[in-house]
Amino acid sequence: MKRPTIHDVAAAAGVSRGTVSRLLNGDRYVSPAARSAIEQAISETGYVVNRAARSLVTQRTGTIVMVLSEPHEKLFEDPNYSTLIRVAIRRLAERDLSLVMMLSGDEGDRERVVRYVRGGHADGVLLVSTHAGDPLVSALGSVTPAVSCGAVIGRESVIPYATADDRLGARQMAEYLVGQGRRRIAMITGPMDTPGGIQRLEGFADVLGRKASSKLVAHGDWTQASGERAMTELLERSPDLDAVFVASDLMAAGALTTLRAAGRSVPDDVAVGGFDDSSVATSTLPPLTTVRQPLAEMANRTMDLLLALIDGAEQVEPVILPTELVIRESA
Amino acid sequence: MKRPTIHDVAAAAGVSRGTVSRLLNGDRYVSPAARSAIEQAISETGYVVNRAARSLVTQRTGTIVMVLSEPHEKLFEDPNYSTLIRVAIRRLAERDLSLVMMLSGDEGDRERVVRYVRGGHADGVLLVSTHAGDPLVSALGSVTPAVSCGAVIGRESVIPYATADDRLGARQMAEYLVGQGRRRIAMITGPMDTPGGIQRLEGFADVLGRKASSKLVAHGDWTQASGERAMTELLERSPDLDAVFVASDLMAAGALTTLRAAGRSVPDDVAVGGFDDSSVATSTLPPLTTVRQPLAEMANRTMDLLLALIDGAEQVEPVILPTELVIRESA
DNA sequence: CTCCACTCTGTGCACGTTCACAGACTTTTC
DNA sequence: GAAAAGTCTGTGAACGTGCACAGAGTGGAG
Repeated sequence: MKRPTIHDVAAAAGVSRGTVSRLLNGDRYVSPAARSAIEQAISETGYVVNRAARSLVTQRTGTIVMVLSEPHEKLFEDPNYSTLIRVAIRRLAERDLSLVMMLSGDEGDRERVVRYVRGGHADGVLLVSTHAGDPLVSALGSVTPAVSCGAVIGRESVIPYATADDRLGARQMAEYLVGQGRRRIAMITGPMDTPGGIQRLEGFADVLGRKASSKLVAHGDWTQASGERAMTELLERSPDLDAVFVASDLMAAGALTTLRAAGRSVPDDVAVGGFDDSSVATSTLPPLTTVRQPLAEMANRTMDLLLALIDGAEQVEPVILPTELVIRESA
Repeated sequence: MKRPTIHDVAAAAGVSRGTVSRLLNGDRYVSPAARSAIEQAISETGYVVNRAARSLVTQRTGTIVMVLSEPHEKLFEDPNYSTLIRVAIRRLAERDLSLVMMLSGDEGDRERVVRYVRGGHADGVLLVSTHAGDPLVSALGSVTPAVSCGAVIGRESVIPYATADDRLGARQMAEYLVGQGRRRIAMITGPMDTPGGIQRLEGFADVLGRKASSKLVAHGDWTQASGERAMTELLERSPDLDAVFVASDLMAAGALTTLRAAGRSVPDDVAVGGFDDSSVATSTLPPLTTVRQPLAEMANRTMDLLLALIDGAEQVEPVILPTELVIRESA
């Protein structure tokens, strides 16, 4: 059975295609009589507009593509994605836009994304966890509006973004640890080609100054396993440390495992601070003192930016949102 | 600058639209000379086929929609989704299909999904965590191929699926606990309108028989908080329990918190078994003995089913994959 | 009454593709 | 050597919509 077209609706309502189209697209100038006749015809026929046909003439697709640049294995280990995806779907649905997801982990993926976007199949691009120097950014060109949740390092001026104030958050944690009387405070950072990696270290250094020596800094890659490794490294280099600020809760969970294995009690021997206030923060023992990012708001503000660009704004400002210290038992 | 069309490519290659189209769609009968001329023209012009125009004539959209039926707040708290999403994107990309995500948490969402699918905007539907009696299933109609990752209760015969053998997994765990000499074994189940909720309890009862009295069974909703609550309930009703099988790792983490607060040591006083072998299983203290589901294979087999249906298979068989006991320290 | 502004409606065209068909040329078969 | 089969190509007609335009009707101002 064929799907009804705008033609069928027009016929059933006793008007012409043009009038139905006007009603559908919210134009002025549709008489009340025509309006109700058409509405009835639509519900009788079960008509749904054909997006392909519409796209063909409007040159818009009604599609936003979310590009996940994280290497595949790590994808979604970060619980922050969940919120973003949920919010994005919801905000787009309100505007009758749909969200398509693409991966950009290797060269082939990247090429597919570029073809897709440059081929005009998306009205907008939503970048997630794009690393510094990712060739994708320039390959996308500037025809299609693009924003990022979290800054894209080196492209802050070309890709608008909404982010938490990572540097502030790190300062809050560092100050808290100092205030608790800790003397030898170490840090486990994220990858140094991500904003969270860089800026959380900067905030840490803001407070600790020269005490943030490289002996007290180790690097992880956001995964739990890397947290374990980095903690092992730190204990070797600086056995006398009495606190560690870990740039993500997941890595902090790893660090806790290492500390426990090394016989250090938390928080008595070593205070541990996390970052994210994700769900793991409450399931570790002891629960993590951490820095909360306003994830839902970050996601919403990112969508605000994207929708504004789609609506034709020529310039939008990045958004930086404050973080909040959450004190539990690990520090 | 206008995007190049198939016309431009044809002109540049000195052939007609038809020939270019044939090459693009892999038809036979394109001469080597034409082929190479066209290929060069395509790369010179940067031509990308216009999907809207193609859809219009082929009546296919190149789009699969993944419908997440979980109530919004719980979405993605379950780490299993990650794998499915990743695999789905990858498998679809191979076929040049794109994945759009939709939520189906409330009535409005559901209506949007139905309009989308019945409006012919998707070539296939991928159901996730659809609960028993969800009106969405029948509302979707049977025109568009649909499959589910995990069975849809009551619709097993109409919606093909791939799943882990929940019942087997529960039996494995129950047998293990019994084998360890545990006498009073309790269980925390998932929601009883999900296959994991029902079948993991059935497997438990298979082994425990009449000992699986209702006094020893409490229900959760997969969240960590519900695990805490259910454990509290069990301790009140049966203070002498010496083991508990929890139907998900996340809920098990909650149960551990409650047990610790109640002063019970794990595994000495109470053995705890989880389910999923998700990432929390290794970050709890002690690490969880749990049941591993072959997530990646479940996802892949689900996609196999969907792609087979899209390719015109009239009937496909459900797939049930074995689980595996993973022994750590909690039991 | 005339003119004008405003409201409302129908019509033709274009969007970029695939597909069926017809026709030209080449190779095989008897 | 003719007929048949196989290979390759171009052309016109859809697919279903939005938009520009023209035109019809209505009501108010002068």
